[in-house]
Amino acid sequence: MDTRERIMVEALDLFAERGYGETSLREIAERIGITKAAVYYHFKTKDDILNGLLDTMGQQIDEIIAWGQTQPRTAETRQEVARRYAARIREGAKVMRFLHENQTALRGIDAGARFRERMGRLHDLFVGPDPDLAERLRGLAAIMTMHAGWMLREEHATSDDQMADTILEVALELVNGKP
Amino acid sequence: MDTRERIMVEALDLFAERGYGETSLREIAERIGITKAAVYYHFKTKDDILNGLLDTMGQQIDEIIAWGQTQPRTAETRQEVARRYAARIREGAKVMRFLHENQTALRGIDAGARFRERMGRLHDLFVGPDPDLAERLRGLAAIMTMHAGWMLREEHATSDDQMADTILEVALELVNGKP
DNA sequence: GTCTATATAAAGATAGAC
DNA sequence: GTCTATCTTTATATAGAC
Repeated sequence: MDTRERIMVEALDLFAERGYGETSLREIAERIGITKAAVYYHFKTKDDILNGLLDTMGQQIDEIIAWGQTQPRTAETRQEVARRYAARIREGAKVMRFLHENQTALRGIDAGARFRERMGRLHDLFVGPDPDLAERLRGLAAIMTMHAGWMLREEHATSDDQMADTILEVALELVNGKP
Repeated sequence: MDTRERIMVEALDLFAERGYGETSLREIAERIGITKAAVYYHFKTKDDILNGLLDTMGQQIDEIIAWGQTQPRTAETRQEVARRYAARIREGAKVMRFLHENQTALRGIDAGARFRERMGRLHDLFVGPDPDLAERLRGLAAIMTMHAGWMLREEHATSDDQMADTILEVALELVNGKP
């Protein structure tokens, strides 16, 4: 793993653990055993680290959204989007939880703002055409469940597969609308 | 409104808008038209402002939880806890959304940690005895819906009453368990 | 590619005048 | 109760040596 990558890994760890604004470049550098100046060689600014962090995940989510937008707005499409999104998130659970739990701090940052837009488009895919308020709320609940559901992992003794399945199960109930 | 109160109001505004770590005492003071030193007369530290902010809401939530814990663990109790919690939250929507969207930043702070515990106990009230994972996830989704649901307020043209009713409706569906 | 050294700005916090 | 003034620490960021 090269230095650039190590910076991103440790940065995500610290951002997720203590918050974006609460984490300094000095701390990131210290964890890796390099100096602040070395960090600045790899990233132009602190925000730039965040950009790098969200880039890959953002592109993958965009692909899912783009696919969903070409499909008919049926329950089957919503379910398939949810399945794809849940699978994508699982690989980047730490990033998503960080995003979910740091929304305010990221609001003023480019990468954060772009993510908010993404979530808006994803939300649209999770409701039918001309949705009422309850339907929108269920779509929002589905997204939040997929983002934050993994935080129950610690207190519930089960396998990661079981965890992923159940999160998807609950999310699907929600995108399927009122019972 | 006395100065102490004005500090709390503006602080909450800034914390909710830009994040806790991203907001400085200087900014808070400037908004009110006093100096940083004046803020320190009213609050011992920055964390102390947050404590003051969460105190009232925290006590009210504790009362709801305490009541819920004396009741039998039935669906009716869960529903009544949800109703009381939703009503309480509505008055302090800004605080709750701030808490929801700044979890990471607040993790390292006393008042934040206490709130996490509170949410844990509330979560327990939102599931039946011996809940499976799906039930726990629905309970979590119910809490998140009540906390973050109001963020759809801007994009959905309706009354606050309608908003509150629908949020509660979706939350109740979730605490009522599998259809 | 990483370092030392430094610039510059801002943070949280305190002492003491008014 | 609010101020000026100041301390101390830390922050982001850059210049230039190795």
